[in-house]
Amino acid sequence: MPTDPLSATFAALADPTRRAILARLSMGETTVTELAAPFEMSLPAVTKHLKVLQRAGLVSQGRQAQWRPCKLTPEPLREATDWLEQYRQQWEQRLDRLESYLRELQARESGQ
Amino acid sequence: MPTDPLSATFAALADPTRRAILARLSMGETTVTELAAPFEMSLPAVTKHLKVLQRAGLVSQGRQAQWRPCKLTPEPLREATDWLEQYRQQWEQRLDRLESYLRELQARESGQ
DNA sequence: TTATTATTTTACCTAAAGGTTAAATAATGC
DNA sequence: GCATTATTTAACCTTTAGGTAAAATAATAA
Repeated sequence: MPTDPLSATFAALADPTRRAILARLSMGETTVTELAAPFEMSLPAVTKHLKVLQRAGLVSQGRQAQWRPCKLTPEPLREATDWLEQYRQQWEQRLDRLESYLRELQARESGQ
Repeated sequence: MPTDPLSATFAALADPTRRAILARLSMGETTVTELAAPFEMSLPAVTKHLKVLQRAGLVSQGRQAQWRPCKLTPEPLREATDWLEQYRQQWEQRLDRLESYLRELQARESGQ
């Protein structure tokens, strides 16, 4: 029961700690300890989050003395974005309708 | 422990059944039974998936006689896409590098 | 070799996810 | 009221998620 890549990507993104790790890595490679610093959880917990990100293909780890520098491998995000894009038109239409409704409301207000 | 909206959205998308439900709903409103038809799981299982989608704000349900027509409410997808967009440049750069590497490989092949 | 630093693995816990079947609810039609 | 159709809820089960503390590994430094 290997979960499909797209599900793995979305699942990896469904946690604020992991999204914060990705955001940090988008500014450049760094070590596990430094990645863990902002969080109140233990180091093993961060290691686990990193595993989830690695299984999703979003992070890879190297070796440099006793450090394991982590870096972002953002390719899987493309597939995720591609999937989401198919709905863009629909939500834009919705937001347009909402906007014009609000405009109409305002027009009525002013008219009174 | 209410999970944040973005996490709820990504978690909702991290399941192929739920993504298929959204894809179906993007073609128009329909009933729970019809939504469930393509899947091998029980109706209560589909109800549960719909609950996840509703909690994420991606689906809303109406009432029409004994049916509960479901429709897509895609707004939360915008926030998800917006979050992903911040990485677009990075993955595009990566893909560009990959592409030029492959081009170079091919050039060498031909040169031999 | 021994100590130190960085990281992971193991063993464990609790809660949530995703599924089941059987029973409950809702609305309609006779 | 009673049967039918659509859907949900309840009770349960098994697996996974996310966390912990303590022990194991890996590389360096003294």
